[in-house]
Amino acid sequence: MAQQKPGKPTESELEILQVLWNKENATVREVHEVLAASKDVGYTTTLKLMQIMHEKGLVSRDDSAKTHIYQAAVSREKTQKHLVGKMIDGLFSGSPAQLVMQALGNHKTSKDELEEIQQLLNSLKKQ
Amino acid sequence: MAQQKPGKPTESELEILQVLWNKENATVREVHEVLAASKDVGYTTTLKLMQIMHEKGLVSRDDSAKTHIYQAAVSREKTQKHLVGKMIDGLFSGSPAQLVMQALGNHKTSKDELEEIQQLLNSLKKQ
DNA sequence: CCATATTTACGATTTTGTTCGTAAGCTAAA
DNA sequence: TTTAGCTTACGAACAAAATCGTAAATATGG
Repeated sequence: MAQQKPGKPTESELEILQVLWNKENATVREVHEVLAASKDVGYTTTLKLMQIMHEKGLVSRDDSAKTHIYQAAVSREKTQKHLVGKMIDGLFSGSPAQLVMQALGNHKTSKDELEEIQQLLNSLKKQ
Repeated sequence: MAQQKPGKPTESELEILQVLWNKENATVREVHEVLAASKDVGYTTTLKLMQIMHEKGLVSRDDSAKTHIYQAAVSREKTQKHLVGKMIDGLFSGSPAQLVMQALGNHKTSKDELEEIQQLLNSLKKQ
């Protein structure tokens, strides 16, 4: 049986998940084409990675046709939550606020986005 | 010659950097003692890691005495910035705001910290 | 039908990170 | 001085991740 709780994806697995999250579902070739646009990698490497991810339960696939069709089996949100949590613990002494400050302080953010954050902040302060 | 730009630290290297950032400088034994408190690891493992980090330029050391004294050669802030940037690009489609929302939405934050974030938000909104 | 191309499976290799055993050198104390 | 303990250096083993070559199966189109 496959994994019940797929562990944290590796760096390369994350790249593949990105593509799948954006496309909803895709063949190995489609995924590979996206990856190959930004890095130098062979087709069978991508294939192998996706097979491993399937074993781990990170992706599911429809193999009723010859060309298998993959989709992410873990959600973007869950994965984000998991990795952000890890980063908070490992790099920000457990303080989410410090991460927020770092992210806000060092990266350009639009007025609209700032407003969105303000909304969330308001609702958190009310509690 | 050592690295000019030390690459991104591994998981284990990050643990060691944490200790060095907190202590300003420390011997292998001191670092090891902190690590050993929370995980099961041998002294020579810590030593080896710190030697590798020295080769990579992640730490510097004073080896004029028999017992070498190490300190971080990369700053906490730079490292945070680097890794947060990577996470924003890799997992949040380049949007720092999304990371902020994720961090704020899913992790407990104290009133004081919320207020601190509010201050930063205010100053950002003024620009 | 035959040749070509595409796909999957699988194993082997390489690379990177982690762990530790052992030896050699120094220091301090008995 | 000898011994015991702590230090560094170094290599080897191990583990995890990534890469790729090759072969077999399945289409595709001439």
